[in-house]
Amino acid sequence: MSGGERREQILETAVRLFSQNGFNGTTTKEIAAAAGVSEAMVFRHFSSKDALYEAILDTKSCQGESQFPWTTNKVLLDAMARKDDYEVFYNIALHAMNKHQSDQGFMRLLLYFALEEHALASKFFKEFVTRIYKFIGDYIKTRQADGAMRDLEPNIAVRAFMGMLLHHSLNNILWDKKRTVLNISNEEAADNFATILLNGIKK
Amino acid sequence: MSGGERREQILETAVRLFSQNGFNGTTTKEIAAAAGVSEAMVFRHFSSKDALYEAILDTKSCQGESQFPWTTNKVLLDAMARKDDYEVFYNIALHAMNKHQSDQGFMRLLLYFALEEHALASKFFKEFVTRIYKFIGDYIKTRQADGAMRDLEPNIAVRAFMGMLLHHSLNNILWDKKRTVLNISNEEAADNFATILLNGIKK
DNA sequence: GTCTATATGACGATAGAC
DNA sequence: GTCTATCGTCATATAGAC
Repeated sequence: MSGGERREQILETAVRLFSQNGFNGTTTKEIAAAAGVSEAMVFRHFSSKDALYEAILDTKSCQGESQFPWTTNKVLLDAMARKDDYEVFYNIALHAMNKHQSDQGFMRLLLYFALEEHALASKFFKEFVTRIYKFIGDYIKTRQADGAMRDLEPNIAVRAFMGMLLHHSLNNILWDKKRTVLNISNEEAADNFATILLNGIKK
Repeated sequence: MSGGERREQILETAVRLFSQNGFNGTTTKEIAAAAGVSEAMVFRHFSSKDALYEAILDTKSCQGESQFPWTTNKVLLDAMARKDDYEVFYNIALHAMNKHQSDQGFMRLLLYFALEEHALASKFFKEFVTRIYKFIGDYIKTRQADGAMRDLEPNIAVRAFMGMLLHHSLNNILWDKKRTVLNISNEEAADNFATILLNGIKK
């Protein structure tokens, strides 16, 4: 296996293990074993465990665009142009929750890194949270100007909406994996959350 | 210092450090130093680091009642009796978020334990989440029977509402400590969240 | 109850052969 | 590019004196 490939493979293995057990809870030996190489190989490609962590953040930062594919989703942009509020928020909710569900490891990684307060993690969060709030907030402002939504701080509405989505996903990933408290499809959740929010902020 | 006192003190120190750096990120040496005793003393009172972890869960489980003081809050119970929906949800939101704010360490601890998937942690979550959903869900059912709220699965409404509260608190604790994205008081947040939810689910 | 000293093992990281 | 062997350090946990 070539250098680049091996490096990539070790990196992916590390992401997987960090997302399962956190940075401190994962040993370089485990990473090596899971990647099917010796521990020395890990240190050949990454000078230290910290360097491995930084490489992950760089990778994930560069993949940033792909973290929010729904911001360029055609159906969504169409709905926004038509000002079909329900379609807009339903699609945002559905795509976000589908993404969370299919990328649970990444969600866990973000939580671990947030808790562990690595310097670069906060930069990562800020960058993307700011973007989402602007994206949805701007749409709400437009609809307020249209007189379709009542006059409240747009970011509060975004906070409320993202709260529903993220909390629901976190429940499914962390606390209620068996769905004993609430067992609904992402479509049903998206429908309900979009409806609650829109009724909640309409004029 | 007597045995019981010292044990208590070590336990509290451990809770603080675990909440800051997680279980794996905290050493018994650090705990001993922070508690002002030798490392041997930690192991005299707790046979292992794992035993320390279990003792924390036991303690926190027993303190369960005090984790949700608002379920017995007089103002809230009054509002429920009067069926003053806004007062009910405003007070739930405000008390919950105030609690989160004053007990950020405990919030972090819960997140760490959820991520680290210790067996007893899930028991802890299940016990209390179930209780909250029943408490609020029952009220919503009553109001639906009154014809005041529309016919949706009560637990979905609870999920949406708890999502707003918890996500807002998590933002303040983890990602947006400086409040650069959204800087509002708990009162303002409670007012907005209660209003959004109630408009969102009223008939 | 509290300490110092230490055993035992794991972890991050390196050296050097192939 | 990959390995085995190993180093120094730190972590959990114990022994034994006071």
